[in-house]
Amino acid sequence: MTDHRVPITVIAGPTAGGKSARAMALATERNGVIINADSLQVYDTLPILTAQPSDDDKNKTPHCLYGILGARDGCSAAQWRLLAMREIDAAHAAGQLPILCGGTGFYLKALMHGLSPLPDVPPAVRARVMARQKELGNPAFHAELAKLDPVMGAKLNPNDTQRLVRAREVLEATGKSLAEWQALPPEGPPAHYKFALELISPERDVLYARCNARFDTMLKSGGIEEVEALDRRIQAGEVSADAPVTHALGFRPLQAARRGRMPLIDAVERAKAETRQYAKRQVTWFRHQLKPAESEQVA
RNA sequence: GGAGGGGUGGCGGAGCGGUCAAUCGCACCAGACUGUAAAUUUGGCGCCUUCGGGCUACGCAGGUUCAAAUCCUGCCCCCUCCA
Repeated sequence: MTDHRVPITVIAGPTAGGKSARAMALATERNGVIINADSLQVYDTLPILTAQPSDDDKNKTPHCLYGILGARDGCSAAQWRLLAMREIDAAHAAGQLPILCGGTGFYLKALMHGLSPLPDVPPAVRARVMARQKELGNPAFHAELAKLDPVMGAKLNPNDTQRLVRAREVLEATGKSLAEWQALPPEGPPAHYKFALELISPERDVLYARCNARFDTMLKSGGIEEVEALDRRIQAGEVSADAPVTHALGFRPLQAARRGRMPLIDAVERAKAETRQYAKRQVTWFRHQLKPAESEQVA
């Protein structure tokens, strides 16, 4: 009997752990197409800092969902999920193996486990809620939410700005508690998808050494110029100072150095530390949120 | 050679007789995670512990004191200035 399911390989793990190389090798070997599962590599703005595949890599192997958004854009787990499913289907239709590669665990989980269906929150509502948060400051903003939405209020940490804003904006936009929405069964992936998770996770000291070394390489290959270019756009008012791309590891410290607020040496140290800390957070995420056992793990 | 300043936990840096295992920052460890996620956020962080506590600690060695990281003496090292 034939298996009509769509096999999808998922290569996940901490940053600088060697996912891309593994994906390239696998794609070559199995006629695959690499689909980006990284929340920052979707932007076209900081390809070096964000460790996107080189042109050479892209010529050798089909890659998609890399650099598809601009600096002023934003993305979300739900949006990415849709894009990824489209690419998975396209690859499969073309007789190629879809290889998801990236370290954004949340995106992968959204795809593999699904998200509760939720209407989009209008940007104006979010803007209003964020302004309110800024106005009140944290303990107070949480207290206000707790009054309006006791369930979410009890659930969230009073300092967790981002989640507090999210809970509040959903409440404002839909009139219902985020908790109610999240109680709805998640929209999972199509039943015929068959994920094989491959977790790449080097020993901690090796991983950290790679994070550090990789950042040095980024600087040598134009990372600073890239930061300057984006910062100029920010200073020109063309891109918002807190646009999602600016979350790229190392951008903030390098930007501070460029603006003369920090010696470059310190900025580099800071950037490396951010990278290590992020890698560690990813390890924790994958360890607890995306356990290989839940999927069909491949060594 | 002379005059000052200083040596504190992995690092930076407070403390200047008890309430100090020692504020704080960094690094590090562990955790949370349903639409901004490379984000946001929580806890831990000398050693041991039956969680009551015990032990070793503030350059080294002595001393004063009921009590010292904090005072005194000697020694070692570092920095600045004068020669």
